[in-house]
Amino acid sequence: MDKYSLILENIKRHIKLTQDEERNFISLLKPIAIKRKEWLLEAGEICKYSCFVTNGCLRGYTIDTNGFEHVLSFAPKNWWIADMYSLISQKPGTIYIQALESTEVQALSKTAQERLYIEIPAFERFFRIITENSLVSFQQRLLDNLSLPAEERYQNFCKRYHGLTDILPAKQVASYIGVTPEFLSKMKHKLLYNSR
Amino acid sequence: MDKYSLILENIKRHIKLTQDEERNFISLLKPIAIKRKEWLLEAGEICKYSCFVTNGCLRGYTIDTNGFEHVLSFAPKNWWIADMYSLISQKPGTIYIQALESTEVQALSKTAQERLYIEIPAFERFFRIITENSLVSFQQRLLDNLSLPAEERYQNFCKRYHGLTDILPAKQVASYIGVTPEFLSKMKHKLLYNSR
DNA sequence: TATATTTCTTAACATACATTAAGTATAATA
DNA sequence: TATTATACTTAATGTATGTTAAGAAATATA
Repeated sequence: MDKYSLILENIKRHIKLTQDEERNFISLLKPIAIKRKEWLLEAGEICKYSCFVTNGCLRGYTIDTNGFEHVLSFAPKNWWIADMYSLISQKPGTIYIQALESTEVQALSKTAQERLYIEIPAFERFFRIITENSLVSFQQRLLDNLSLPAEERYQNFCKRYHGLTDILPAKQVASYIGVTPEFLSKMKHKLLYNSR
Repeated sequence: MDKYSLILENIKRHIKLTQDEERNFISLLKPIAIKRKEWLLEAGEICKYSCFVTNGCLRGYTIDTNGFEHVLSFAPKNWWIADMYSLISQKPGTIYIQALESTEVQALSKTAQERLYIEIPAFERFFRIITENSLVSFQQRLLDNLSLPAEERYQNFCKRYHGLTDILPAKQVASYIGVTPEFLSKMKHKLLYNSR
């Protein structure tokens, strides 16, 4: 049962579960492996799972009408990810979820999640809390985009996602903070050059 | 009990309550009136309430280091508003919540809200659902800011907040979509001029 | 109603960031 | 290891949007 310790610890940060509840929960999970550059979900599909990353790293992104990608979120180990719009509405979504490296998730289907809310009400609390936290960080990110120049958004990203910056291709970071790879490159040069 | 019908209807869109539960819930509410241009909450304070607007309109905004305001959200009648970061963490927040016109809210204190989660677990579900919906719209707004030119963001705003555009000062709309009032003015002129 | 504030508009000028293009480095895969 | 694809950098040029300033319109307050 060691392979479930990461997800159980993640959940126990907010709620307590009995052994029975743990077993019940675990029985609902479905492991999915995604190879580097393959997709867990594509735009146009209906999102059927809340996914918890146990290994590797995913990125959620959209493609705009001009063919440009925009990164909505990264999901490294120990993070949850889904196309929330599609998951809630069960309509075709707009988000691609792709593996940046070979990745494993534990997938909780929408129907399983809803059963969980009824059988173990504490899960309602758990998902309320992680949704609240997610909301707060998206609000902050929006305000950063409205109020900060790209250079400060980059520095904030490096602080908040410390470690991730080393793993991610720079162009993904650029897309996340909302600049072109060329401009990010220029900023990095400037930051290096000016700091000595 | 008619003055509570708006908030009860709002809640019943997602959960069912018994008459006893309704009465229990209502007993926790505290009405607050805010005059035009006055604040329900200021940056630096700790947010103690989730507020439901029964009349009027509020705006939530930050002030950046250069003194510029950035609108995070509008809350007209029938909407909930809070400084989520501060409400969750109970640390000093960064959001000002100001009345755009004379406004009345029903305020649910954080302690009351937590009591509610325990006494009436359906409220856990209610706030999970409205938080999920809020998350989806902030994600979409962020992606719009990353991918759309200001003109399309303005048009989206007009569609999504139809009616609000007529009530709000243009400078507030400009701040919400992330442009200066001068530039919004130019866009409006262009849209008028080009559409005939 | 008159006066003072605030908001809106217009226009000239400034700038942060995008685009294009080409070369270089890095990493994936045979 | 060799080869190929992908990612990164640099630089010239372009553009969406910001800034400043001043007058006009709308709104609040005396």
